[in-house]
Amino acid sequence: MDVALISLPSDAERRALLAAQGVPRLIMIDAEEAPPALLDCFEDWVRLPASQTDIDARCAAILARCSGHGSERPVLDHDGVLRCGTEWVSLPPVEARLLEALLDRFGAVVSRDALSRSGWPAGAPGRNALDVHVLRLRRRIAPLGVVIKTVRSRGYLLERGNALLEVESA
Amino acid sequence: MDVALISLPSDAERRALLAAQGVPRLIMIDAEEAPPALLDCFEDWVRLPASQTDIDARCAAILARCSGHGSERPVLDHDGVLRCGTEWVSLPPVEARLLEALLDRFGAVVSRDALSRSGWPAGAPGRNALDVHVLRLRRRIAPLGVVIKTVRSRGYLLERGNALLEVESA
DNA sequence: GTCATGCCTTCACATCCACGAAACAGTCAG
DNA sequence: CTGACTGTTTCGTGGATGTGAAGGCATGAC
Repeated sequence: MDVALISLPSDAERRALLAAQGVPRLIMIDAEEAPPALLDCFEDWVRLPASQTDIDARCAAILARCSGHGSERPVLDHDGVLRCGTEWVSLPPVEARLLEALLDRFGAVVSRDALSRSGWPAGAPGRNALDVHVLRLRRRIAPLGVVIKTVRSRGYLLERGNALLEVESA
Repeated sequence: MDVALISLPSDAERRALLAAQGVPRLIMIDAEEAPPALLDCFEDWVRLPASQTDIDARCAAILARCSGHGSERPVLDHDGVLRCGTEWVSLPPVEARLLEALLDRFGAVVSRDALSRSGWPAGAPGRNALDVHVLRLRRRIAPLGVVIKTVRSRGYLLERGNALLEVESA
C-alpha cells in the first residue's frame, strides 16, 4: 500500500475521504501554516520544504504503524471473486458489476443512477431491481465484514464493518 | 500524561527504558542526523531547530494517537456526507444546505435570515421550520463532536464541542 | 422585586416518499 | 429435474419535512 500525499487546506475533502477509506496520508504544509490535528494513526505531517529523506522516513513510519492495525480493503478480481482478508465469495455478474462501481469509490457515496448504469450498461430493468440486488449483495458480502450503507435519497456507500473485527480478534 | 523529550543519540538508553514503560516520547534530532526508526505508536520525532508550535503539535498528535481521537474541523462532501475524524453521518438535503452555510463561516455567527436563505433558496416555509431543523441537525451531528451554539437574537454558530474531552478524562 | 414580551427549544403529530424485504415467476445451465 | 440467477409485484417501515402548541429563559418595563 502507498501513502497519499496531501496539501492542506486545499485537499481537505480528499483527506476526509481517504481517512474514511483507511488510506494512510502524509500532509504537507507550508512554512507559515499551523500544524494540523491528526485524524488517526494512519496520518502524519511535514513542513515544507522538507528533504526527501525526511518524507520517506515519515511515510515508512506511517506504514509501520498501519501493519499493526490491519486496515483491509476488499478486492474484486476479474472472475467475480471478492476477497477480503482470508475470506472470499463469488458474485454473480450483475452483483459483481454493482460491487465494482461501489469499490471504485470505496468509502464515498455512489448514486443509484450511477449504480444502475454500472449494473446494466445496456439499460436498466424496473426501478426495484436495484433495491433487490443491493439486498442480495449485502447478504452475500456480510461474512467478509464488508458493509453497504444507505445514504437516503443520495445512494449507497461501501465500507468495512466493525462488528466482525471483534469476532476475528476473539 | 506527558510526552518525554529525548535527544538522540545521547539518550538512547533512556529511550529504550521509556518505551518499555509505555511512556510516549518525542525524539529531537539535529539537522544532520538521519531520521530514527520508530519503536511504536507512542513515538515521534522532529528535526531541530523546531518551533515550539511544531513540537507542541507533535506531542499532541502522539497523545491523540494514544487515546484514539483527533480534533479537527468537519468536512461536508457533495453527497451530503459530513465527516469528522474517522466518523461520518449523512445529512438530508435541507440540513445539508444549512450546515454548509454554517461551515462556510465555521466558528462565526450566521444569522437566521442567512440560514433560511441557504436552506430554502426558493423561499422559506413557516418561521418555526428553521428552529426544528437546527434542533435535528444538532442531534445528528452531536456524535461527531460538532456543536451548534445559539447566539441569542443574532443567529447560530458552528464549532467543535468538548463533550468528548470530558468522556476521555472520565 | 414582578410581569410581559420576544426568542428559542422541544415535543407531538401528519404527510409524503425512499428504501427494505418477502414472495413469486421466468430463464438457463448442469 | 434441480438449483442459481434474475426481475417483478406487493407491502411494510422508517426517514424527511413541515406545522402547531407547550414551555424555558433571557431582557426590559413597571
